[in-house]
Amino acid sequence: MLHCVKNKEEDSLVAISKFTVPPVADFLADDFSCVDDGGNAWSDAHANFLSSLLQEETEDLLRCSRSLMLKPRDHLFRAGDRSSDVYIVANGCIRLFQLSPSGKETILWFSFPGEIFGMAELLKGSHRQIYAVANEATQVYCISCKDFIKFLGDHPEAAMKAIGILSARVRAMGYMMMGLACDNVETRIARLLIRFAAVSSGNSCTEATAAGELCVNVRMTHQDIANLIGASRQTVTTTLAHLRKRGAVRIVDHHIHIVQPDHLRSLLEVAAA
Amino acid sequence: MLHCVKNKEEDSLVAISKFTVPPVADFLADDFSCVDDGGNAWSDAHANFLSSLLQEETEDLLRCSRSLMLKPRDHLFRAGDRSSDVYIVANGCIRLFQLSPSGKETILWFSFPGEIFGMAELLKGSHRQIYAVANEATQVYCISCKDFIKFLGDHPEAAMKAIGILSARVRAMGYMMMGLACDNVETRIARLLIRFAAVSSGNSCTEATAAGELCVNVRMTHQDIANLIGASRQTVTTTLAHLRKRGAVRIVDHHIHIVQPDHLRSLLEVAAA
DNA sequence: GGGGATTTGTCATCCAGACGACATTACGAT
DNA sequence: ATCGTAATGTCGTCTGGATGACAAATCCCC
Repeated sequence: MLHCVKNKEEDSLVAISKFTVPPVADFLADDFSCVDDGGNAWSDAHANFLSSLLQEETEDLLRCSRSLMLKPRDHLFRAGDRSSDVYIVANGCIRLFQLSPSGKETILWFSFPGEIFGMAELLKGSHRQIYAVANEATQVYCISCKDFIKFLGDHPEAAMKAIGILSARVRAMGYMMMGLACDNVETRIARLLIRFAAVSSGNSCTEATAAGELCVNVRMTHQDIANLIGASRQTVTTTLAHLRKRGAVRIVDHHIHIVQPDHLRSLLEVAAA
Repeated sequence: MLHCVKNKEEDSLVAISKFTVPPVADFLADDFSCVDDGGNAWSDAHANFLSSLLQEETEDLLRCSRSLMLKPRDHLFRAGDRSSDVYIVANGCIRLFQLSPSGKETILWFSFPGEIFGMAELLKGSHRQIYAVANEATQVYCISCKDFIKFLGDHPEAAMKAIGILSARVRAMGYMMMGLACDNVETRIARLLIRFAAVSSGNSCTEATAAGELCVNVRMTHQDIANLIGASRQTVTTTLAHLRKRGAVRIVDHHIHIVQPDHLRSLLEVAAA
């Protein structure tokens, strides 16, 4: 029951399996929306807001920002905080998550350099609903809610970009929900790795990446992965070991390399069928 | 391991269990963000975009809209469609969902009167990623993407509102993901009912609602509920029967009434602990 | 260059909930 | 009224994955 829509470039579907060198996120082209596991939305949602702005806009925005350095594990804000800033990641990585009443962490998003976050509480001026923690040494620009609203008012173009990013995020989260509801753990992990490979491979790692290999350049513990896909830590460990034994992935430094992207992709297509 | 952040009004936590009369969605006040199951975000995300506009804005917007009548089960668009409109529900209800490769439907959102949807594909002009189906006889206003962008440019206030709605939706979906990842089926159903009671009780049903009773004024089949919370139809049937036997809910006409809101809420607090 | 803390790896146990297979009821169109 | 279709209700059966409980390996900080 594969609804594949392909108006033009019929063969882009075939191309997918040949695509080995990573022009990032491009392997999920525009023309097949169902095989697309949300790759587009994913990339769009992780769009580099900062660098998408015009020179002048960037200056305007950063002029009213404060810079903040965070050490790994530092909290930027917690649920219940009154802080009303909007943040842009300068470099590093911020983990956004929610705690369930039972204390379980559900990771909602990783914000990478250039990404903007914290907009949700912007208008209502309500409390923070979620937690933001530096996943590694991270620098963020803080912009007061008030300034940011003014900025958007002054720069309609930027406001449209913000809308674009937010809607992409809505879409990406829709795909995540579908994954949570439909896929088994192995498939969810595969999806996750492919997505992160797409958005994080900008800064490729030092280790020479073998041909066709994708680098998931984010340092995540098994617990993080578990919290990201709604599984237990043990299951993640086991499943990852499986994939490793089958030669689909390997561990480099402290992150994962996808040795056989096609192997993972094949999991998505048939899904939990 | 209950991380409850409560700056002031320590006892508002206690108050929650006493609250029976329904000033809807207000029972989730501003001051306890952990007990708040996203009720605020939920309501904000279902905000009536149309009626939040000024008289003049509304006229501007509707002037460039076409009205469309849909019968129950009519498709407004499908994944893969090229349509590039933004929609506002005049009356009725639109079901937005995604199909997994194996054909399973995951409902992402119900759009109620006044709500705007279809913004995700707005800027990229890409294909629809999801399906939109009328859940009942429904009237929608269609606005071409181009006109809508122009409208937002001309009315920065409205653009800010759109940003607000989108970020609330991101937040609401974050809560949904947490639910999917952490709660058991009974809790997920409880959460769902409470949320829908909050947003749908505007148009209360004919049947005299007993004191303290909440009306979930949306006609959903068990299959719909299953698709909404990522469970099987049978489990939903069984669980709902449980809740009915315990007197927590009852069926009126073709929708659910929450007889004992507190009973359902108690499920959320301890969650799947 | 230890030593406490964090992360990984592996196992045996158990159960919530998926799935298939029905019977039953309600609904809506002709 | 009547038939076909869609929606409920109720069973067993079976399994993916949670959970708890460890041992081993690693990391990182003083």
